[in-house]
Amino acid sequence: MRKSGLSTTRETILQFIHGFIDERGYSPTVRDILKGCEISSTAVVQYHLDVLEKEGRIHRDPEIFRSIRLAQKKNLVTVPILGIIAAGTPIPVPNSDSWVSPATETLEVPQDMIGDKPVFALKVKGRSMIDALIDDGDIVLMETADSAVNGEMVAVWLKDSEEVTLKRFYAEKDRVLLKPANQSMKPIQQNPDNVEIQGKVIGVIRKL
Amino acid sequence: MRKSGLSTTRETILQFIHGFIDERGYSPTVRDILKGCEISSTAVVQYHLDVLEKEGRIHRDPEIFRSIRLAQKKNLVTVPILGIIAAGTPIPVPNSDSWVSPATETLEVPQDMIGDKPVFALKVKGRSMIDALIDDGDIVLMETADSAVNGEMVAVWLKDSEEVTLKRFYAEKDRVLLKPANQSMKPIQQNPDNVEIQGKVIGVIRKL
DNA sequence: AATAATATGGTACATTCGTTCTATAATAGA
DNA sequence: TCTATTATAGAACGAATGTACCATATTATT
Repeated sequence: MRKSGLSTTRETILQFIHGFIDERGYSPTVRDILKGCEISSTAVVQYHLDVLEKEGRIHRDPEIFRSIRLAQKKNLVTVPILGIIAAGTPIPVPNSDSWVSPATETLEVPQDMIGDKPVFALKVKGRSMIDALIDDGDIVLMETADSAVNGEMVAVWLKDSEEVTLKRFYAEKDRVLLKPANQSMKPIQQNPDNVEIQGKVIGVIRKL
Repeated sequence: MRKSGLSTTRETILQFIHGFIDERGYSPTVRDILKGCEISSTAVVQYHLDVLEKEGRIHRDPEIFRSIRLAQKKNLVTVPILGIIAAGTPIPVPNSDSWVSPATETLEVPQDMIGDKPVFALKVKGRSMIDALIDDGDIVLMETADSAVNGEMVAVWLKDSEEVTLKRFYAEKDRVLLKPANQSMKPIQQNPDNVEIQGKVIGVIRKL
């Protein structure tokens, strides 16, 4: 049998595991797989599971029942919605050590939408960022960051005025240019010492 | 021993289960809970699990090891990205009975972003929908639908020209007005018999 | 105080289930 | 064809684990 065959026993098993977990919420046993894939020996299942694990497609814990996990983990991450951002209004500072109170509104986001760094979200109020294609009611996904590449949308803390705003970031020779998303508002210049990047926009989610 | 509000044994157990699943990827056994919560009898664990199940906070399958599931399910839904949509170009028709081939690109979406109806997604190519605040590279989440309220963004199948496009839908007396998201393109009038709504836009996802 | 409801302990049985051992068949590469 | 690799089969051991039974303690209710 050529290895081009996608419907080999092993693929069938993997697909069965996927479906089983999807439907029942926990992993199948060797014997569940045996029945589900019409295999006549637990040893065969065991054999294929060993290969699948060696291939890194599943994980198992020795001697623990129903411990099969699929390698491709599609986990959800709970992101705190730290506040509302509107034109010019300050937003609550997301200091990294703050514990998110259970009362805070949260958002579930697939893990592949975010990176390794801590993330938080802000709800957009108003149309102040309309020409960054961010509408009223949209949710802006942010990632903790203390620096940015020119052109990125960042949340910056302005020390003197003591507020946080969402702007496009442009570092120049000895100043920082913050361009509002909205064209009707003018860019503002800042002394680099006065700006502190709080995070950068990594995504936008709009529910209609 | 008094019952001090939240930290009763039962709450401890529930929290332990949550953490266990979170860390290991599968459910704890009665004896895992016993050790983890420093309880001295499996009967006690069993007792509390029974109560938790009666309260509807967990689910178990009789005689199946590690079958505890938390009631609060934050499931992900796998949404097929059926195709690319660009200005004026037809998109593949999402007929409901079509089986999604494994090769198709997919997107993971939290369950609370969608409703009960089948959903699919389209990747936006170009800026044809820029004034609906949908950018190049955005992903449009769609829900199967055969009717729409005026003003909603829908995917419509035009029978005579045999193509599908994404437009804002406006039903009038004896015609249907389809307004492109982009202002530079004119609305098109259609005989109601010629349009067939394929689905409506329920969300937009942008990754930066 | 009396009684019921709730919670904790100890133990042991019967299945479930991972694992191992051995044998055999099918396929690939030489 | 010969041999190594991969795949299938059957069976059984022993540990993991859900469950039941009984006793006792604690708390709530009357």
